[in-house]
Amino acid sequence: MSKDKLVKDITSREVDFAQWYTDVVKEAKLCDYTSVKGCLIYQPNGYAIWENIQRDLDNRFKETGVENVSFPLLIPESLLQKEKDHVEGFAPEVAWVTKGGSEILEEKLCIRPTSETLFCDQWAKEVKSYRDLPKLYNQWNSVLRWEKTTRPFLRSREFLWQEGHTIHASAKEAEERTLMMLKVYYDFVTEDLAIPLIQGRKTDSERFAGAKDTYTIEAMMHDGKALQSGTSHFFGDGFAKAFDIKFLNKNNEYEVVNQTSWGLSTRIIGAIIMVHGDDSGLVLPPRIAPTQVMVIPIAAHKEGVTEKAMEVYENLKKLGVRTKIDLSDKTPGWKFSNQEILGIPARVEIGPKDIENNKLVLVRRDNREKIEVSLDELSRIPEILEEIQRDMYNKAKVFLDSHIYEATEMEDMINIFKDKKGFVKAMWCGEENCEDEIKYATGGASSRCIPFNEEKLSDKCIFCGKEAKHMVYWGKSY
RNA sequence: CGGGAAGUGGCUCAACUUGGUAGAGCAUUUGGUUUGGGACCAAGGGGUUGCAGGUUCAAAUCCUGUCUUCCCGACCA
Repeated sequence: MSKDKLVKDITSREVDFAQWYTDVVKEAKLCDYTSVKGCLIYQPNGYAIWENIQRDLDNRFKETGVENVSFPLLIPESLLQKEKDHVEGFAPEVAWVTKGGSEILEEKLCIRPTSETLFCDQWAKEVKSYRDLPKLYNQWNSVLRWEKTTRPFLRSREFLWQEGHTIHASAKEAEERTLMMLKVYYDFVTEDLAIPLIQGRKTDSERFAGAKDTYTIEAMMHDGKALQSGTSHFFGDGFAKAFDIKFLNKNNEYEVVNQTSWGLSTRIIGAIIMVHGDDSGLVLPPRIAPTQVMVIPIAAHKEGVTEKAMEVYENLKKLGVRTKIDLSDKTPGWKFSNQEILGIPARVEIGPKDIENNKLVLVRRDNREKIEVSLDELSRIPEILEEIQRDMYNKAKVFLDSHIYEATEMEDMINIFKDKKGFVKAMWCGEENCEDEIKYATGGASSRCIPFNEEKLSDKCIFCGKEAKHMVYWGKSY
């Protein structure tokens, strides 16, 4: 049997990428649908990934001084409406609570689509002096946005995320925090999720509702489409003025605060699937994988096999490897396939022949390489897991780099988006109209970001020919 | 929100055109044989056909509405 036909239930990526994605989500039992559109159940396999993301990211937040809080689910209408751009941005996708029991509420309550307004309302009460600043808050919660079309992880109505909110005494300090948190995301996603990124600032049309600047990390999925994987916003004092968040500075004068917010959602699980997955299923980076090694005894009924497999299992756990052992009475072939569908980074096969030679066979999920490991050298296995982590990043990085193109003529850009998959670097004048025209001409490519290190590909905007202001990464996106 | 497809045991589907007591494979349970890439034999359990109306002596099947899912667009993390 050829390798790519091992798992018959999963559609090949090349045949139908969207169907492949849905198949992997289902087969790996990450989440399931409910009777309410866009509201998902995170099954143990999926939630465990999210728990690991929370743990790693939360540690990184706390290293920068952030504190966790919990704010309410409901926002009074009057509060949501205080900042004009914000409410305009979110109003179309907000769900409302209008009744309590049988009583119609005096003021309807919105189910939070994001919590800037709640934090501002609280800070207006909480902050008096420059000594109260900065406030560095974060909460892990779920929010609700009434999306019209939904897909598991990528776009659901209710989704899990973290939303960080900070206020500062100066714009400079707030801007620094905005970029600091973007870097936290960048480091986390590249190091722990092995997903290479481009990063930069959003154009005005792609900016968060109410923000002055939005910064983003963007990943490239295996079909060449972009997935916005985390954002960090600088608000200036827009919200602070609307909510009257002011403090007395050292000179006993009133000033308004400057604000940031930043979020990363379960959508990132979609990125893990679409960056690393293959036709056999999920492939999880070892650092985030709930189970890193699956021990599979071969011919477990033969004398001493189960005992030896258990011994390996216990020893791996002692080495800090997140390990499971499959002692079910399924056939080995079934166990191999299952481990691959679930994306467990490596499996250990141990049977009578191995025990005779005092070794085991470790099979890497990412490239199926078989490695013989002496039972006296199990400490090699954590090292191999780190190698897998590195190799997964490098493989994805090669893919990303080799699917970024340059264009200085509109015709070239159109052809690239017609014939190839990936991103295009091109110069832009700064006008929103040109963004719209480019999107139309390319069949949907939008500006992903203006990178921090811009290259000068030419002097002219690729669409209108006027003076170019920025180099932009363009791509079709999720 | 537009365009397409689909909802029938846990899963994949059949029966629908032409109305007449819902069937298969997989999964599951029990017993046995197997075991280095999704094993085999035998027996058993499991379904008011997404929901609500309507037509009819009779509806999975026809009609209307509605909800949900999938794919493709527009909008959004």
